[in-house]
Amino acid sequence: MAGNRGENGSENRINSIERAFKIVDFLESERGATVTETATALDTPKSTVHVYLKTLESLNLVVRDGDSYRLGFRFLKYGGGVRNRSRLYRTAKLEVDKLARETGEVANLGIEENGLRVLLYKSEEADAIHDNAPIGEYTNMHWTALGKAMLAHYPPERVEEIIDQHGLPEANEHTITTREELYEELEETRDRGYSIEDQDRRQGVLTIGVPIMDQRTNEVISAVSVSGPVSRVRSPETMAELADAVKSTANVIELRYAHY
Amino acid sequence: MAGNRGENGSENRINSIERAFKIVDFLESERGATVTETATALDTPKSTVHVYLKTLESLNLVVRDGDSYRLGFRFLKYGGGVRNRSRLYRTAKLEVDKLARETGEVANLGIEENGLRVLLYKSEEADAIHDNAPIGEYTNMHWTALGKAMLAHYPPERVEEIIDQHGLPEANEHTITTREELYEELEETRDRGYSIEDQDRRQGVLTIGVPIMDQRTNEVISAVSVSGPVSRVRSPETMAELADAVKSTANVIELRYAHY
DNA sequence: ACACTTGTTCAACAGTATCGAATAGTTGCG
DNA sequence: CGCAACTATTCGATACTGTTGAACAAGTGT
Repeated sequence: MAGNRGENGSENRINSIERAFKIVDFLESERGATVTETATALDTPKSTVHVYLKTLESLNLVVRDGDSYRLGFRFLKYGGGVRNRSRLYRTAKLEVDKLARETGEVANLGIEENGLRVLLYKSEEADAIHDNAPIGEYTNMHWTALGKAMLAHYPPERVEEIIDQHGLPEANEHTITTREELYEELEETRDRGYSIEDQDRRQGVLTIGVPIMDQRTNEVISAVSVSGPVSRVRSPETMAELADAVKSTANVIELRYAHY
Repeated sequence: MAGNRGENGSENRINSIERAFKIVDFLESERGATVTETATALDTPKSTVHVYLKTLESLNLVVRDGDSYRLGFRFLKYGGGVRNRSRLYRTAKLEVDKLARETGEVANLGIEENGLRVLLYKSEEADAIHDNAPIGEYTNMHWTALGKAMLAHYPPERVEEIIDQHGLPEANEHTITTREELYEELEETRDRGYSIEDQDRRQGVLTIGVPIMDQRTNEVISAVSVSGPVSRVRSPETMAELADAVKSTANVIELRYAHY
């Protein structure tokens, strides 16, 4: 009486690993939790959760903190490693720092993975306000400046694919929710030379993004952006200034990336 | 014929999770690998490795890159989250940046977890040389400046525990390898007011470390350090200067941490 | 001392991870 | 072209291991 024979055959996954990472995700989002909390949240017997947590603990992946478990710093290693061996990150980091320093706002570096935007790096000056947008954040492309900057230079069929896969969820009244609107916006973005995220997703935050292209293949690699409070940023002049700064940063990164 | 009855009974761990992370570790260290590479390296049937990789891929934890698999950026999220919700990191980051800027060398922030030193954060100026010491790195305490700075202010029984658990491995002729030497060094460290890692572990690198204490409980929380090339750093004067800079950084962090 | 938490152990069972062998793609070479 | 050598991938039977409810221990507060 073996496994799942009936299905389409490509459903061969290991259950315990999925479960383990459900728990990891939960601990991540809750900033730590007790056995019973996790058990009830994930609708799983306590004893089961217990074995998982003990296993993860023995691997240094979670650590006990009194009665609650939280993710251990071993994850830092994985994360840091992943990022560090990204050639893009290595070439771009210092430029992004510079951009943040020069503009006095938050500067961001992002890429696309699996149709989502991943925040690779974020640089903020001392007076930066937002604590939002944690590094490593996965989110939809269509409501972020980084995402729109990249989409604007993707081949149309790839854009379609991404929409098919992830849809166009709505965060508030500023969010683009139809394909037509999105295509229009992407065209404007190309004309304008930079993308704008004007509270598409988060109240009070305005972001300006520019793609980073591989100069050889002319394909999008990544994107840079600068974020600031709407109140301070949304005048045509400052937006133009910021856009120039972001563009020149993108340019430097492109050059450094090409001649690495 | 259920589980493992013979043993001491407390050995209840889930095998597949351990295996999964062995694979993750391998991919991390190799910066990506193919199915067969992983299979032979871990001495596991290809078919088994295959299922694991497919499972991890479906969870966005690894991504394909041609024929080889590497860790995905989802690990960034875990790592970033872990770090960001560390109160110490939040209060210390900007100070560490400042320290790096002022000294022109690499500044580091570390903590202890499970008797090992974890590199929480590293700040390097544009002209920084070393690409070593990746963020999240776990290593023994006794051959790092951060580790020795912390050990010097640990209760002796805790130091013993840590040595029992991890030993005193040797990296080169500068490494401390006996308990007596270590205790002596820790005492000198206390007298001196800062710890010194003079090529204990890595050729050509000299590091100066200072602990960060909780002002209320007077317990060690963490440590800061500054690293530079031996050639540039090892004169009594520069070492004293650097030590002062590190000490004052540690102090500021202690204050900010206390009045958070 | 009580009731009500929580984390932890245990053993029996069901179901699934496992592995060898077969298959299917790829690449390189004669 | 087609063979050879290399991959990734599928498949099926079995042993094993993850799973679970229930019992136990250890706190915590009233």
